[in-house]
Amino acid sequence: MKRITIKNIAKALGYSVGTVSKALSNSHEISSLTKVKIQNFAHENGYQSNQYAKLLRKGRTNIIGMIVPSIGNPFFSQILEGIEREMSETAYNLIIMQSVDDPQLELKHLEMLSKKGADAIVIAATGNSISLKYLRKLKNEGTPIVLIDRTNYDINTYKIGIDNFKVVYEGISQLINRGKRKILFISNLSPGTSSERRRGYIQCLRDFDIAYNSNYVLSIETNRRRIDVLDQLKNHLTHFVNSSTPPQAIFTASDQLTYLTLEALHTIGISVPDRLALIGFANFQYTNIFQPSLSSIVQPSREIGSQAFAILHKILDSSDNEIATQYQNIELQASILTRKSSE
Amino acid sequence: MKRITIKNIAKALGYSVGTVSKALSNSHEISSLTKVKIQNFAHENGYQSNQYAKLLRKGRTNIIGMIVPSIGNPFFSQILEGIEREMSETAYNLIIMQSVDDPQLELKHLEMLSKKGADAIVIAATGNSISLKYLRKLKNEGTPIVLIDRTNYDINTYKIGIDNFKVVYEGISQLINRGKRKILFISNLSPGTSSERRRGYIQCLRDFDIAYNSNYVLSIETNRRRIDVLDQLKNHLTHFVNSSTPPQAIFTASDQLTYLTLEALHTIGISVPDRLALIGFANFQYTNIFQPSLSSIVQPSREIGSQAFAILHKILDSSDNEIATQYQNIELQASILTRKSSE
DNA sequence: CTGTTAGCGCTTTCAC
DNA sequence: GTGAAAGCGCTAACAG
Repeated sequence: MKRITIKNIAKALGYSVGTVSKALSNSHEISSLTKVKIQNFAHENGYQSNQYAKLLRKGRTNIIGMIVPSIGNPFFSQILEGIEREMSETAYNLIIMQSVDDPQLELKHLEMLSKKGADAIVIAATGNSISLKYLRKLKNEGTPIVLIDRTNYDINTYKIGIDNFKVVYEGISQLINRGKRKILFISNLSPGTSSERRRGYIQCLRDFDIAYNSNYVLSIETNRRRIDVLDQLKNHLTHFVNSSTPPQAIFTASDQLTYLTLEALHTIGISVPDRLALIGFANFQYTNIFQPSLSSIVQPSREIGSQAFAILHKILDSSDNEIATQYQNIELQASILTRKSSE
Repeated sequence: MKRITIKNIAKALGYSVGTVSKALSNSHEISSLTKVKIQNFAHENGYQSNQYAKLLRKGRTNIIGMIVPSIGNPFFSQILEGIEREMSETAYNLIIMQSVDDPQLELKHLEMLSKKGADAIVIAATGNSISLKYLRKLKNEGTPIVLIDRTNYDINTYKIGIDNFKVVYEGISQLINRGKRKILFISNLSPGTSSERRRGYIQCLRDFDIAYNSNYVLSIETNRRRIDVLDQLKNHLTHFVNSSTPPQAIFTASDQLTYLTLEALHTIGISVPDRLALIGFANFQYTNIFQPSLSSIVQPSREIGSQAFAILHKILDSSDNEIATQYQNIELQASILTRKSSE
């Protein structure tokens, strides 16, 4: 399957490789007649430039590395969709890796990306300090870093997420307006988003003059087998509903927790929203066919992806590496789909 | 961020590049003392070999191209998960593209993959004849091709899917055993899986002595906006339930159709399973919290991914390209989760 | 055991 | 306008 090369073309047409190279990149130094001849020949013979020779020469790889906790999570797969759509017909290559929220694995992936010479990195980071340190190192060596989703980390770089405080505040106020005052807030341990979301919860309670009860803030270790997470939730929830002051509503601060909480409630026989209302983050496209139809906080996941690529595209394409980099912290708007589960 | 190269090491240690190269690849030609010195130095200074120089030299790219209809579809994102898990710490790079089931786009992606010099291709193909022709061409040029999910195409290559006939047959017989005799079969137009699934449906009816009624076989054009597909379904279903002989059950032959059919039924107010039972393909992990809990045909999606990579890994690693290639057609087993929607 | 050298395909000075 | 040649980082003959 011998590929045709610049050398072949040069020989076939009696030019030098230099001339062919320039003609193919439409250099102004080459006469239009020659350019036409060479370009036509290249086209007719299906010439494909060897990206790697090109990149080797330029000292680049055009690889964008991406690390997310789980590709199977609809939220992240949608972000991926957003990136792919923008990127597929460009010269960039995306390498995807899953950390499974495991700091060790995350670090290994980062090292691998560095080894592969990734020109940029997009990451929904675990927040592990060693990984963050590694990210800072890569950044200082000149690799642009984009934090997505979990942006609340101490690293000065590009960040794309949502206004977590605001959307949680809105979600909670909706519940309060529907008469719920005892609201359970369930989040995972990821420091990247949880604190802002919790802040939204607490501030909203305060603004409505509702006493804050720290027992109503649950942090779940989600980095383990599904069945174990489910068990944790079932235990906690059973305890809560049997307590003297059972909560009237639940707010779940991640996709996975929303689905699992609903599953746990089903399993232990708590009907939603009759006994307990529920609203939570959920990016699966069909939450309206859940039992009950789920009040969902939907993030602009595809846009997070496309914006991440847009930023990198711009940086990597600007030959001017010395540009005084302005790191942006983009906060997109999430939206609330109000449905039966929070009635 | 100047990377350290073999040349640097050679100079620093007073060896030649050749020696360093061999030492790093643990060649037996090099004395162990030298190897230790060089390897230690490389390690301490964080030497990372330049993959692209290596690959350029070897005439390879180590790129595996993958084309799926949609990354956001849980079924495909899980396949992706399966591949990623096996691949992330290898020297291979995965490039993912979405065809959106659009033959034109699929062809463009294939051309792009060829241009990028992909060493192998994994595809859930639309079945478009021009794309298939292109795939055959790539195959004949030596690029291994693995068809996943949609395997029923006329191209002699590696195929990984499930036993569609069998699992549909089982699903339908379950419905029949529960007293449903009028069963609507809804599939999309993809020729890659629909025909086998339809065959399972028809054969099962025949074995149970139920007359086959072609009106009960619906093919839906799913390659369009969600709302339009939903409308199609609503129209068809409204028509069916108001007919003189309304169906008693529905079998949906793809994830997307399952979710949308359930949504359509909700919208037009048909309760499931009371008025109409439903069972269908669905790989979302939480179909038990659907309304009603959904009887689902679950495919071993992650395994499809990992097996695809395993095959390619083996082929691409065998330097012996002249090996008499035995194309396998792997049929994994799908399973049926029987729940409320088909009671 | 170690060094030298050619060359993978391409771009980019620098000559002419 | 075009050609010659160097070199990106690496491997693999081949020499010694």
